[in-house]
Amino acid sequence: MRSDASEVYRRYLSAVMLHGHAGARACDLGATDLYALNILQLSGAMSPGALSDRTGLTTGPTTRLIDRLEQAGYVRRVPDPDDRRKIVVEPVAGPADLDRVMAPAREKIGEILRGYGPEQLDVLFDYFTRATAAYQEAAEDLRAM
Amino acid sequence: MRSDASEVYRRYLSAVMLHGHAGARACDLGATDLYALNILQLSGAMSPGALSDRTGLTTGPTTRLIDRLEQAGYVRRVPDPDDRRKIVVEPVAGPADLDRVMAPAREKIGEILRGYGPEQLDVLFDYFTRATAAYQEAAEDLRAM
DNA sequence: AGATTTCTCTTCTCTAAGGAAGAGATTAGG
DNA sequence: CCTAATCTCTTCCTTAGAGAAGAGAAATCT
Repeated sequence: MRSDASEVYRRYLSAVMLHGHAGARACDLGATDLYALNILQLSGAMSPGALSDRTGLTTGPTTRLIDRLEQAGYVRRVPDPDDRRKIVVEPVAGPADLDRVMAPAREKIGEILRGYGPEQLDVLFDYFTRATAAYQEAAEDLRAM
Repeated sequence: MRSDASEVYRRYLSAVMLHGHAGARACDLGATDLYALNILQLSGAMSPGALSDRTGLTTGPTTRLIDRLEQAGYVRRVPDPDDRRKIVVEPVAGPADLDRVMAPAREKIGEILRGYGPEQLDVLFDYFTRATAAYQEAAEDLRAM
């Protein structure tokens, strides 16, 4: 049963999203929290104000969003040395719930990737890199609308 | 700058998730709605009861979830010919907001994929297919916990 | 056929999350 | 030096969404 390529890719994306949601749900992590966490993982540490912009939230909810993430151990607040009004929110790489929950999937994917040869892996990681940029741009465009 | 492979993949996943969230947000689609939509796209049409199980919601919220999705034009209710109590919720492939919003990203990805040769595409789609199954299994396991 | 079970949908209630406005603190500019 | 602007955080309010319980309809079993 050879499905259409577009359909294969659609299902692939759905599976990735679905797994992400299921993981967040398993950690009692809200959708916006996961969203913010992805932003921080992708773009690195930033101030609460910048995170407000990115998430589209106003500053009030953002503060409590950071509170939740900090309390759950995913990020931490670090004072900005240059501007003492500011704070930098940086993601913490640690054995938090989300990592534990994601581990089985990472293992499965690792297993799959180990089945490829070097030049095949080059192709795959070339794609990963390009696709990351593409999705990042597309998300940026969406945000601007 | 050759980053660690695991890090590249992490960022890739973050970008995919981020784009999905941004798209949902642009369509005023709630997190659970997107979650359910992914389930339907991945597993095909199912009854509201089955969708309740998958989403982890009770039947009440599920009904209104389907109401929202139906009203927004993403799914439709079809009576089950075998059991007239039942209803089948099937995803509607149409020019809904989400498709329109996702279009730029699909175009970018299409552009990237067109840059590969036939055997490279075979590798990529082999990966997509395997990864879909892996994530689907992992999500299933998460749901069971 | 009658009783039980199954399935969807409705209603009510409650919690969680977001918006708006403003306070407090710090920096920049005249 | 003093005013204005910037940034984070707090407080209050509103609303979307989830749970619980039950009603109504249809299938299954005895």
